[in-house]
Amino acid sequence: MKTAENASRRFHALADETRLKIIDRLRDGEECVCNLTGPLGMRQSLLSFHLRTLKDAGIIRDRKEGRWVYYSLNFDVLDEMLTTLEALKKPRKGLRLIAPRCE
Amino acid sequence: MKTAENASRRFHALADETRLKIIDRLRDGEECVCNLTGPLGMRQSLLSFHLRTLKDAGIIRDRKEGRWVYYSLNFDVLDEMLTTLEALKKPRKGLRLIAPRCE
DNA sequence: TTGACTGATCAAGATTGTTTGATACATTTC
DNA sequence: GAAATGTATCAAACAATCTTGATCAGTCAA
Repeated sequence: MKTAENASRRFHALADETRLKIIDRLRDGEECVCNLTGPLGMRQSLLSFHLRTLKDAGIIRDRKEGRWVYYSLNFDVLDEMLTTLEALKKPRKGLRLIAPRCE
Repeated sequence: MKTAENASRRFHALADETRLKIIDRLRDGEECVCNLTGPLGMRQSLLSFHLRTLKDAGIIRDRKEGRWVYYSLNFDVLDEMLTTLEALKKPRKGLRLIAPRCE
């Protein structure tokens, strides 16, 4: 199941407080790495590691400008995750009212 | 941030292919553990471990009946996760059109 | 060209998560 | 009661992920 692999990688990217805080910072728009280390109070190499994790999952994009790098949310992927999550709630075939019994 | 801790634990529960497959099996309604080991092709103790992970995150509930245990999705928590995911897309304050410059 | 600065990468260690097999516990059946 | 069954838990092995500090590559300005 290729889909499950993709989905689990995306959810894994959100399964970390540090990365959720990074995303929270990006909600207002794109942000330079240099403007993230301070507010998030973390070392540059650690921030870089988490940004890469989010980028590999497709949740954020990067844009290089001179010696700075700006990161921003990828709304398309966030929307796809919403769709995935919605799908988990819907029955696969017909709705089954009674669970199969063990004997 | 208590919310971030909670959210990351929930996303972590979905950050695993095996657990996504378990959830997929529960989409049609509650299911007995004994009806999961076979289709998922996994050892009982491993299944039990993953069910616990999902239950600790609040994503599934269990119901004991005799010597069987039935698991089912907790739609309330899935809805809360949808809300969390939606929130990540919305700006925190006012929309900022231009990213802060580094100098 | 040199020096300063931004950000990525790497290796090593620390932490956390997953898998396995064995065992324990509760419930049912005989 | 004893045996059988369904499920949870435990310890140990293994695997993946996170954190740290050091170093490297690219860019800019003097």
